[in-house]
Amino acid sequence: MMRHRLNPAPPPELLQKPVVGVLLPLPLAGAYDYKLPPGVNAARGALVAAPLGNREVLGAVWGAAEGTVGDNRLKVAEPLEGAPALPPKLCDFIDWVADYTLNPPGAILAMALRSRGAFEPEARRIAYVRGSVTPPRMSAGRARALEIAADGLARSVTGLAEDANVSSAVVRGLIQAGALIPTDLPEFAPFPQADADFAAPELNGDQARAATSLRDAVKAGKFSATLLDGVTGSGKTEVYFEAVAEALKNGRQVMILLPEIALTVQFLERFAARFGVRPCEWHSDLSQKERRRTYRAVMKGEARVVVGARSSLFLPFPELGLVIVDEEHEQAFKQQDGAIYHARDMAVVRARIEDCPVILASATPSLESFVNAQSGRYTHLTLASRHGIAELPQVKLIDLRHERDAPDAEKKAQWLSPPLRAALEKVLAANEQAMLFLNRRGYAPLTLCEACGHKFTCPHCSAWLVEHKYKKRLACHQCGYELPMPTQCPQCNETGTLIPCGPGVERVAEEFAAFFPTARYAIASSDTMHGPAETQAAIRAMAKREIDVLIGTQIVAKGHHFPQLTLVGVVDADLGGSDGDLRARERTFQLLHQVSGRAGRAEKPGLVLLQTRNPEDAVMQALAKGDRDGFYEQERQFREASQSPPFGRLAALVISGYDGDAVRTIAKALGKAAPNARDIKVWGPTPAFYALLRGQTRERLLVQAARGVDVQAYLKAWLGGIKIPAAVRVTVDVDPVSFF
DNA sequence: AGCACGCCGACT
DNA sequence: GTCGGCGTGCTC
Repeated sequence: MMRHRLNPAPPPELLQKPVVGVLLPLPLAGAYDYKLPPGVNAARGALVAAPLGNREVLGAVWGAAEGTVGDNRLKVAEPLEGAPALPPKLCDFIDWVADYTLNPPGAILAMALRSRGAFEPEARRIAYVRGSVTPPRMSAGRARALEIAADGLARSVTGLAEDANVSSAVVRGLIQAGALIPTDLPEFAPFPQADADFAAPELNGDQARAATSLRDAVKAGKFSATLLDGVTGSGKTEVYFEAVAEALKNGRQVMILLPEIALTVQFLERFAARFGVRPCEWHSDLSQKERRRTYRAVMKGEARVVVGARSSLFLPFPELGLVIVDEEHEQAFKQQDGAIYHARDMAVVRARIEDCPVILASATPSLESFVNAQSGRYTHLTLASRHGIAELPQVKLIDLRHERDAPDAEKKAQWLSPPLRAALEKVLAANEQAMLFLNRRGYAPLTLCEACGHKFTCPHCSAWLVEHKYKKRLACHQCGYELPMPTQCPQCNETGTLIPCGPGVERVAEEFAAFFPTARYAIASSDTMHGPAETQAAIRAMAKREIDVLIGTQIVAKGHHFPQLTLVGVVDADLGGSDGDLRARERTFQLLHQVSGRAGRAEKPGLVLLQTRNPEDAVMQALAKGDRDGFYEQERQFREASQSPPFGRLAALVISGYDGDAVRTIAKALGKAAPNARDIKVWGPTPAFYALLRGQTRERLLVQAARGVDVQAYLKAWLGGIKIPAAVRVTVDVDPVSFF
């Protein structure tokens, strides 16, 4: 049939649909090709709605089309309204992280797009202001509403109705009459702006020098890395806040990464005291709405300073000018599930890609950062003295091999040695406060049957069940499995033969109470009887001097300031000693150093007592002598000699799955298939530390390579050649920090 | 990550 | 005879 051409043909450039690569936030191998609507073009980072199967997903234009899929099969991706886009440098960062961690780029993009709804066009909010028209008919309600509206502020219908105590019908009537006129409000009120000059502090010599150096780095406006190294209480935060102020003055955005536990109200208030307003926050328990508001504000450049946990790394800052990682040594920066990455290392990479400075702050730096600072790769700024008059506490070792109650003593202690008890007594007599630290939750880490030797273990994990006396349960700290405290041995059926082995905080508290029946104390642990609120209450009680002794785990190690605390007792300083983990010594040192820092923070000098069975150990000696740098130097030499990080590179493969035989078979096959390469050694497979975890069997392979080796290329070549059945998962951990 | 397709047990 | 369990595989 002949057809009349109703319209002239469009010009040829509008007929061609440009084809681009679109990255979808899914673990796909790479970008997919999509057509764009005729005449539309989109740059890298532009957000599009991409049809995929029978649904539509959010994606980002990533680059040129790959061209491997036939043109006839390509679908059309629609650019999002209002043309929001990810900053191109964020796209580069995503590619870099994907490449480094051997994750599909889409899996990394998913982390950058984690705010659902942040890209939909902004919901319009209409509000009403007083217009010049006076309604022909007046009523008491109308008059009240107009009186309220007379101040010129914009209000929503319900808002005005409430304020004037009238029904919304009255307000709608006034709108109808033209006495109230609509205006558009932004969906979210803008964030209040941090003021660089709000309350600049007075800094001492060290602090002022460090602040100047950091300000200069910000002014230079290019990549540099600085280790800000200062003892607890030396004012690190105040110093890096000066760099934040400089970035604000230069019109740049700032990202401050903190380990989740350090992201406290206290920190936010310190920020507010310096800058007049709280910073924007980004962490896992923001509500959907707060998340969306913050994400948008970051993307639009309205949020100038964002303080957040590791996921803030992937926020779309268009004008990032400074990155700060506080407590940079914290293991919590290592993301362990999903994509495995180290937020501190990736923060340095982000800064390099953004071409801006990065500051790593810590009182006990990671060995990696320490070495980088020593070698001159990082600028090393040291804050030596404690702020104000507080002195560093004195650290003494208690040799548990000798310091124990006499066999014929009337009352014997298992965990609190006589010298520690004497010190506690002194502190209590002086009406001061003490802290007892043991990094072990619960009552006893192991329950044993005296009659047959049966040990209670988790059915899903290769781990002991920990007794929790208050809850009257045995619990697995790996997977959460619990059972009521048994009275009978399931193996030999004897009753009254189960004995607790080893101490947890509850047991230390029990012994403390037996020796100090009148002392007021509380337990602070992440799993107290009544949840986290109880822990907070314990810490508050300590701060308010309602208790004399706080007995706690890791949770009390950092950040709290108790002016009357003059004694810290570490019940088992050897815990977590050298169990084959490369970083165990470093971690022990960092933790104990941090705990020690709790003592004597005001005008009273502090005393730290470490109970140990290895007083000659280098970690104990370094702590006792306050010779931090000596310890680091020794550790550096050890790592260098063994070609361990940062003098060599490591990568771990974890093979896991519910079918143990399949896991072991694949692990063996992988081990056999490891290509030979110069300067690369492959160890294993061996069962992982928790060979069974949440019901999954786990095997590990460890790749050890010399410093300059392209480990990623090696792993790609290796893993690319092996078919992995769906029931078995292989995860790659580049630069593993723990060996579990 | 969704969602469909597909092949084996207890029910209207 | 179906409804539905979740294993495997695909999505430009």
